[in-house]
Amino acid sequence: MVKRVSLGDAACPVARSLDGIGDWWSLLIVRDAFDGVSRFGEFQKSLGISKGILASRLHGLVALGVLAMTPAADGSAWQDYVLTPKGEALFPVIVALRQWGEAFCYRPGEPHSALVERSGGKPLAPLVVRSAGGKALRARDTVVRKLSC
Amino acid sequence: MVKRVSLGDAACPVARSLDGIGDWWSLLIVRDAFDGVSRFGEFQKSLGISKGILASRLHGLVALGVLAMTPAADGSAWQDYVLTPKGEALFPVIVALRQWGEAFCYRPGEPHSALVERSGGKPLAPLVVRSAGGKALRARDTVVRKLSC
DNA sequence: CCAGTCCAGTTCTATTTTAGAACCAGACGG
DNA sequence: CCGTCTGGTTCTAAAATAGAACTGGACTGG
Repeated sequence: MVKRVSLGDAACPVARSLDGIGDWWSLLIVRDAFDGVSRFGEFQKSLGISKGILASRLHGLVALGVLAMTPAADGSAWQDYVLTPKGEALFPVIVALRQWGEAFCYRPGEPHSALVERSGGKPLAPLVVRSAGGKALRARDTVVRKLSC
Repeated sequence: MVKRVSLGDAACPVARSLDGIGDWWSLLIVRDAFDGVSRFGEFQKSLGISKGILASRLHGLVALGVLAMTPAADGSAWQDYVLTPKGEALFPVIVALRQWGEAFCYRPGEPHSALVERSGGKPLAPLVVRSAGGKALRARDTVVRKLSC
């Protein structure tokens, strides 16, 4: 491989995001964190991931500022991994992936988990990309402008 | 590795999405496709990816139904890779990653590309997760319900 | 306070995936 | 036809991964 290509200095925000969280496990760890998982052993059981990879991913996400290690929570002397504001901001990413998976990755009638409103249990509205004025936009209504600030 | 863990049969839509498009390159290929890239050589030049990986990723995305191969477009005898409706539906995922990257992966004032409205050039509104009734929701206002249909 | 067990890793090795270069075949252009 | 461009496939070395073994500190029961 010589060296896995680094996108960390790319001008495209999509590339830079994926450089940090675009690997096989990071977004699943973040999804579990949204679900309330916070302990090393819980992540490992939930994901079926090997401990070595989990440790390196957790430390990577902490270094990136997506997760933070906080002492205790239930009083024990161990660590909790909790979402930072930067990690919380990934919520739309997770929801977008979830809605796409629900719509396209299951056969009709095949059971799957669903994200619902906590009070009431009703499903969420589909994510919609909107203009600054609030108008719904399709992909072809948008264009990438290079190198703005 | 024995065998890379397969998430293709997971009950969680996030896991299933990532099983298909969660690798290092697939989402960047899709991003370029949204940007109008359609030829093998264009993808290769834009991404700096090796041809072997690009070929396997393109074929994987075609097998998944995200891209389709269509003959010609400019009349030549080669193939175009274009987004299918399933691929077009990834637009909110790309936008979510882009907005997160813009917000958290650049130093203040550091230049980056931006996705803007085609007519007018104004930036997009931030993606917001909403309830079925249209109310904006934070992560903690939602909960995962297991195994619904 | 001591042995046994659980939690949270680190280290090790075999296997898989990846990157990149070299190679190849079919269009295309003169 | 003959060189060149496009779109790949094949090859090898390097990197990432899974899984098991190992470690060491924290709780638990007696």
